[in-house]
Amino acid sequence: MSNSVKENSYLAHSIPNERRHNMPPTNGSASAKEPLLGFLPRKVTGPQVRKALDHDINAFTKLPHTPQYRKILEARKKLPVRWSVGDTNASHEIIQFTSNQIIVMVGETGSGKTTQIPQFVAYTDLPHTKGKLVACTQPRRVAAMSVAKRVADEMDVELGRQVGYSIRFEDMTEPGTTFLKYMTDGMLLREAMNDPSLDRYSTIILDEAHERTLATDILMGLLKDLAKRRSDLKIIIMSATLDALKFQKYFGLTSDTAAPLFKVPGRTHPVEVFYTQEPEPDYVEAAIRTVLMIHRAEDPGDVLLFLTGEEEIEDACRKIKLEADDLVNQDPDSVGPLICIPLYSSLPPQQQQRIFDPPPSARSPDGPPGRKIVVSTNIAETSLTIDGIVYVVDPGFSKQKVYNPRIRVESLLVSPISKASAQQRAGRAGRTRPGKCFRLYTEKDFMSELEEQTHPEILRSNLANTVLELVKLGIKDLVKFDYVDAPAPETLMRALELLNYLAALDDDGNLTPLGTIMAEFPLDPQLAKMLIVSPEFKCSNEILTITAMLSVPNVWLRPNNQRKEADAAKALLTVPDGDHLTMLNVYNNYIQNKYDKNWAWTNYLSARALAQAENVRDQLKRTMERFEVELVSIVDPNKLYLAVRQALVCGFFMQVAHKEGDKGNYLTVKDNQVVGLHPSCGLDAQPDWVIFNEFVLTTRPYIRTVTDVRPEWLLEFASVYFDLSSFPDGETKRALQRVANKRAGKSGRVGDDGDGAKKKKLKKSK
DNA sequence: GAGCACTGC
Repeated sequence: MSNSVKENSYLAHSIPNERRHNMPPTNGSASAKEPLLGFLPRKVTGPQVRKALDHDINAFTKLPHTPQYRKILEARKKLPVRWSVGDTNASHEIIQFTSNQIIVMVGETGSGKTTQIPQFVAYTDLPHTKGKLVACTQPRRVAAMSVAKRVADEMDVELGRQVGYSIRFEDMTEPGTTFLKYMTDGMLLREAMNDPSLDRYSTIILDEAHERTLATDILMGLLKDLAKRRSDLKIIIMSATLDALKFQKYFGLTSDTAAPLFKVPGRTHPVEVFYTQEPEPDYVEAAIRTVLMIHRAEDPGDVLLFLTGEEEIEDACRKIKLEADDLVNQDPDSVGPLICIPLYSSLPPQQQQRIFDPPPSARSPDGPPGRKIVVSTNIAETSLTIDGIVYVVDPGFSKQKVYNPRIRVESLLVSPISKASAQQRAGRAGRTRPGKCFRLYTEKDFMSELEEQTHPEILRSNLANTVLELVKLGIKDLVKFDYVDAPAPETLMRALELLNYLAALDDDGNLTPLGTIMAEFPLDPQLAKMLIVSPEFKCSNEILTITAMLSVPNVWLRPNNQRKEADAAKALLTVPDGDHLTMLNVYNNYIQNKYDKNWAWTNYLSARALAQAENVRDQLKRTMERFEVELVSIVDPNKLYLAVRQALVCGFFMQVAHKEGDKGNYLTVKDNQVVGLHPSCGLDAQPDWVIFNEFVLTTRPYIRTVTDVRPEWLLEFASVYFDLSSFPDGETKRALQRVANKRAGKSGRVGDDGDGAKKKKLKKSK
């Protein structure tokens, strides 16, 4: 982009001669006012774009450029991503870029690909001339928002007009005006469910594809197929270097031609990597020792230590502080002051902000400088960047979700990280200047023991939700769907089985009318089912609240030094019949006390989580209205609680446990797992039958968020699942058989409460 | 008598 000779040759190469005849006649005065004059969609050249960028008039708003624009433009010209893409001398590259339907693009951090490439595509696609949009997906909401803001500034337009973003709870776009849209991958997947050909888009860019979120993986499968049907649609997969070949092969036109690759150099500083000589038996202890070694012996610069969870992090912070104080006491001049800052997602935002505090200053003008130590979960690996980090300590572990389809349980396990993840961690040391990374494992283990990539989420998750989405997207054969990485068939079977029991899919795997509505709710299928049937129990207002509460993080706070007070506050809000009812009670009290800003805090509740629940409730309420799911409540509070517990059964009948013996043990129905009630459970007794929201595997297996239910409800509202003729033998079956016999003996009476006719109707839909 | 890696709709 530096000299005009190159630009001319570029132009000559990139526009075939026959195309020139199609160009509108050039007119001196018009071109002065029309920066895009002569631009032909997908035939636009780098020099043309550069001319438009340097033009006095904004190509899209037709307004004169602001001084701010010029300033930003100069900085952009220094980015590793050039408007020519790839090597500036290779003019063929730009033709490939615009003429290939699917391309893969790699660029390390700092290359500017996320901000620049979508703009380049907007200039070459000219979506605004065809009423189309260019979309660029991000795995996280904050990224979609902040990148859109940055790009709007770069293009000298107002955010939400030509450039916008779309995330859950916020659509910052203007139909008819917005032509460049950043959005979360989940949001694009939602759109695809109602418009499978994604006709609004001329180009779709999947950014951060290497993160392999569930939504990005499904989108890759959909887009690969869609490309065959929509020859006008262009697809760009943007990823980190390590994964590029996999995507190239996946998106290749035939099994042995790969999709073309475009590379953008990164702009980071070198990071020197050190390994231990021997494996470390206790990684937390080794990590603390390493942090203190850095503090004593290394040049100034902040430290980032990766650990696996809240407890480990808080504990390490305490120990680091203690040991650093010891060093100062022994010899005040040997080391500078140190602050240690914990970082994990459940910290309130205000405390998360502390990671941006400057390091403490030296105790005396010529004393050793201070140092900031950030001890973080994986949140600092992708979601948050901290400038000023020079040293990274990487013990090589993180908590990862694993799914066991046999017992249908998702759990978190501390596991070794992948090489890709280790590289990402190391890179965090080189953002501002050359850095060092201390890996607390041997080089041999790094080479031979660590997996190349972290397993994509699709291989580690319960896919009930995803399968419902895929069926709604019209995917007929889930096993044959072209996944980048195919999930275990058993995981798909489990998901299909659940959806069939919930009556979202019929026995042939087709979507039922109920399933069609369920798919519209941004919820797990169990929750969606329970919400949709709740009007039949006259308690949909309450089930809506409970569903919202189950969709947000834990609302209970329990500070280490105020556990008693927190437990006492919780006891006051607890409903003894079940934790679900307690959640309802908490939410209602929160709403009633909204005038009191301190209410949440004085009751040891998370104001943030409660506000989120309110937000989710609103969104779900709108979806209910759209599909005419009535909002109703029974007035009599006793009957209401009973109705709520019955409605819960309609969604969670596969998550039932039966008391076994008198030691407080429960057996999960059908799977026969021995579980205990989680200590946070608020039940005042140990009922014979409970439904639970979660199975957690920590010091032992627990069920969490538990409500007392009656066995006759199970037989009545989930008759197919509880069909005793096909039920596994055991104490659970015998207990249910006794209930069934008793019910048969009482023939003529339908249940002992509520409206029999209504229940019969429900029985049909399982 | 314990916890909540991180996202997303």
